[in-house]
Amino acid sequence: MSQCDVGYHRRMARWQPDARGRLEAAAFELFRERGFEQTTVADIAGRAGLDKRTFYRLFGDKREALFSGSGRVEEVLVRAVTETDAAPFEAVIAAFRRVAAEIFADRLELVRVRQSIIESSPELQERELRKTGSLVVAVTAALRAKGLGETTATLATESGVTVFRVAYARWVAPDSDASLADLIAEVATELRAITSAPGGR
Amino acid sequence: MSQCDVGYHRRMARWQPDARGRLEAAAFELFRERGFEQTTVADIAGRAGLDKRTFYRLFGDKREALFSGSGRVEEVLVRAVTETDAAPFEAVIAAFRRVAAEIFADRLELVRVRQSIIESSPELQERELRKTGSLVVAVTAALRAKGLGETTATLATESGVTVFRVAYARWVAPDSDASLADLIAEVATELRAITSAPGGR
DNA sequence: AGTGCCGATGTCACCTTGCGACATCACCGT
DNA sequence: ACGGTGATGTCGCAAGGTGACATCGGCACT
Repeated sequence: MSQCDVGYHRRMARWQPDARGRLEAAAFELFRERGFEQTTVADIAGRAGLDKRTFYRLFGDKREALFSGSGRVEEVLVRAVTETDAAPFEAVIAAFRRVAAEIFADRLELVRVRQSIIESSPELQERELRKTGSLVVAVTAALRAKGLGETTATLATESGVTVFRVAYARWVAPDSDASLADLIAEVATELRAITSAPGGR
Repeated sequence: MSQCDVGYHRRMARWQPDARGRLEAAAFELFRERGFEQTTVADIAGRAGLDKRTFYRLFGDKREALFSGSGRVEEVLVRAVTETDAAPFEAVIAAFRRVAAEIFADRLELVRVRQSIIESSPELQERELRKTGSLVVAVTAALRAKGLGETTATLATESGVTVFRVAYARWVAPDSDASLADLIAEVATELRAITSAPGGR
């Protein structure tokens, strides 16, 4: 058998292992080198030593190759929200801070490159928005499962996402140096100030 | 001259007038009749008595045929935000209420059909998200032009959008009967409650 | 060992999107 | 009357995306 596989993968001896991972890596490299739109699915598959058709068996479309990690974010978020008993908005904020610590910490450089790729293509921006949207649905459902009403759950989730988005943008900005988790806490405080009762009292 | 045109349009006598409007109408009908994905651009153009290529000269892609009105929303929103001197979040909420009154009122049935079309296609959902995103950019810029900081402007805008989104969802829901503007005010109040200082104090 | 099924991959053909390039034709100003 | 302009049609094509079928190694069962 090949030197690195656990038994589960022995049956893949005929093909190079981890086709999916190779495709993701190839896509990331090519998107960075020549841009998303200048990269063909055939290019990606070619660099990974696979066929175009195989790419489409593993990814719904070309964009998905860049968004495979988003499932893990959703997972951590839902778990964190479910396990706490804090108030809804605070629960979502805490959950995002956990995501920051468990998933984003130590990956700033990677995230920056990825973000620059996304910003260079409207199609990828749309996809990112959709991923966020499905994440909102999942977290909202988790809150509802705790007995919260539809509106409360949605507002808490969306507000949390807003906070995360702003904190994330600051974190990724070229001159930033604070940790993502700290930024989230700061931005949450600012949001509270802005939405507190009108008239300033 | 033809019966309904101002002089500006006289030169279109050779072609049926308002090609763009006809294409929008044809697209809307076809999307409703057989669904977005089952409708080809050639179908749309055919029903409007035009060529596929002409469609692409007027719309960037197939999805855009359903989103032509979003420019007006942005326009009203930016104007409303610019002309007020209320606090940022309140300004955005008031601006959305104005949009509700000026654009959405009296179009519930149309909006419902449109929404059901969008919900049937992930591609359209992505596009809607992107439209909202560009609207956020525009409103945030308008707030910044009034001297607000980046973070404050973004948080106020995104929170306002959150409120609008929730209110809109309620308004479009089959059993709803309140006005969109009233729903926006209600939801804004709920958001304030949810994000007020933790600990309930 | 033999047999046959299964699952991952490759191959081929095809439709649709979206765009570049060029042709066409009415209208308009001169 | 003439050439310019702008909206449209026609043609061809690269790339995205999918269905159908072929291939081939491993696996289970005999």
